[in-house]
Amino acid sequence: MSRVKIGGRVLRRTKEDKAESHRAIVEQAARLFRERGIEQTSVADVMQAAKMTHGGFYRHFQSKDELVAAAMESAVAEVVAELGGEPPKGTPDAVIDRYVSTYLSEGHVKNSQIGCPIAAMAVDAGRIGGTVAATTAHGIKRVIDAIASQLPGSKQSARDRAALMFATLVGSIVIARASAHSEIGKEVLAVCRKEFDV
Amino acid sequence: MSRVKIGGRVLRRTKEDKAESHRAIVEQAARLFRERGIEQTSVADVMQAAKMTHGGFYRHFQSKDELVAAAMESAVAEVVAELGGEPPKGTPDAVIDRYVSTYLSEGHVKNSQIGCPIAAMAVDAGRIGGTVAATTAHGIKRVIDAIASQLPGSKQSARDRAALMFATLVGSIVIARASAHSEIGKEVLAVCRKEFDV
DNA sequence: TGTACATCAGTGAACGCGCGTTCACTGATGTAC
DNA sequence: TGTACATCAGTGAACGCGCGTTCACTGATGTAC
Repeated sequence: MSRVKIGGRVLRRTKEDKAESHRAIVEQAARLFRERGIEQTSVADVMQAAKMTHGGFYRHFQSKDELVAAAMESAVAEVVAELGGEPPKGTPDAVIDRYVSTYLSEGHVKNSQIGCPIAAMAVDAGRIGGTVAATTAHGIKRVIDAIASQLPGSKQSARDRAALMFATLVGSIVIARASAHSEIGKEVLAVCRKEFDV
Repeated sequence: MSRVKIGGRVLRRTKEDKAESHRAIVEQAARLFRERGIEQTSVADVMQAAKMTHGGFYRHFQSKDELVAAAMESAVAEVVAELGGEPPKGTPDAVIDRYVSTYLSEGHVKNSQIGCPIAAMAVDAGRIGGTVAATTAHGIKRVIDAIASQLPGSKQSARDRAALMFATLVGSIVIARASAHSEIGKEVLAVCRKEFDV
C-alpha cells in the first residue's frame, strides 16, 4: 500500500495509486459477490471493503454491472491460472486432482468468497444479461478449456470429460452450500469425491 | 375462478376465495422466482401476477421470506410428484428417463419458470438463511430421495447414484443457462445426455 | 529550478427510485339473536 | 326468515430505508513555461 493517509484523507493519487485502487475494488468485489451474492452486495459495500467511500466508484467503472463483469473476469482468471500452471511434481494429473479435491472440500462449501465464481455467481450473472452474462459465458468456456487441457486423451474426448466433470462439480457445490446444515450436502460431496477418485 | 369482479373489485371473499388467492400467490411466486430470481421479483410483482394489489399480501404471509419458502416447497412438491408417480408403461426406469431427458432439454434451459427449483433458486435461497434455507435443504433431500426411489439396486447404492446424478443435472442446467448464447452450454447438455443415455 | 495552472482521484452530501411493510378504509360474508 | 353487527380479504396511499448514481468540492499531481 503506497497510498499515504493523513487525517483520513488519501494524499497521493498518482496513476499507480489509481491502478492500485482499481485492483482493490475488483478484488473486494470478486470476494463479496461470491460470498454474499451480487444483488446483496452494494457498491458502497465494495468501496468500503476497498477502504474508500462510494462516491469515487464512478472514476473506475461506468456502472455496477461493469464491476460485476470485471469481478467475474478476475475470479475466472485466477481459476484458469491455477489450472494452467506448470504440472507440479507427482503424477501428470496432479493439477486436476488438486483442483477437484479442493473443489469438493468442506472448505470450498464454507469459503465461497475465494471459490469457484461460476458456482457462486453464474445463476445471477446470467439473469443480468448483457456484458455480464457474456463475460460469464466466456468464463465458463475458459474454465472448461483449462480443465480439458489437463486431461489425457484426444482433444474432443478431454473436452467432453471436462464439460461433464465441471457440471458435476458446480452442481455438487451448489447443492452442498444450499444444504449446509443438513447431512445431504456432505453425502453429495462424498459421492462426488468417490466418483472422481479424490 | 369463483371470484366475481364488479367494477374491478373482488366482491366475494369466502374462505374458499382466500384459499384460492393463497394458491395463486404461491403459484405465481414459484413461477416468477424461478424465472427472474428471488431478489429481482418484488412482492408487488407476485401480487400483480396473481391479479391482486400488493397491500393484501400480508393477509397471507408474514413476510416475503415466508413466501419464498412456500414457493420453494410448492415447486419441490411438483417435482417429487412427477418422480413419485406410477411408473407409466414401458421400461421400469421410464420415469427417470423422462425426468432426465426433460431436465437436460433446451426447453428446460429456456423455461426456468416451470423447471427445477433447486437449479433456479437454491444459490440465492441458501444465502437468505433461516427458514428459507432450511426449506431448500429439505427440498434437495426430497428430490434426491424421489430420484433414488426410481433407481434399481440397493437403497444405499440408489441413493448415492441419485445424489451424483442430481448434482450433474443441476450443474449442467446452471452452466447451460449462464452460457445461453454460447455453444458451450449446448455442449455440456449434450455430453450430459450421453452420460445418462437419454 | 521555480511558478502558475489544469487535471482528476477521492470525498461526502444529495438525488430519485423501488422495495418490503404498514395502515385506514371498504364492503361482502356469515354469525347471533 | 329477517335484522344487526363483527370479521376480515383485498385496496391503495403512505412509511422509512437502502440502493445506484450524480455532483460540487478538495487538494495533490504533474505539465507548461
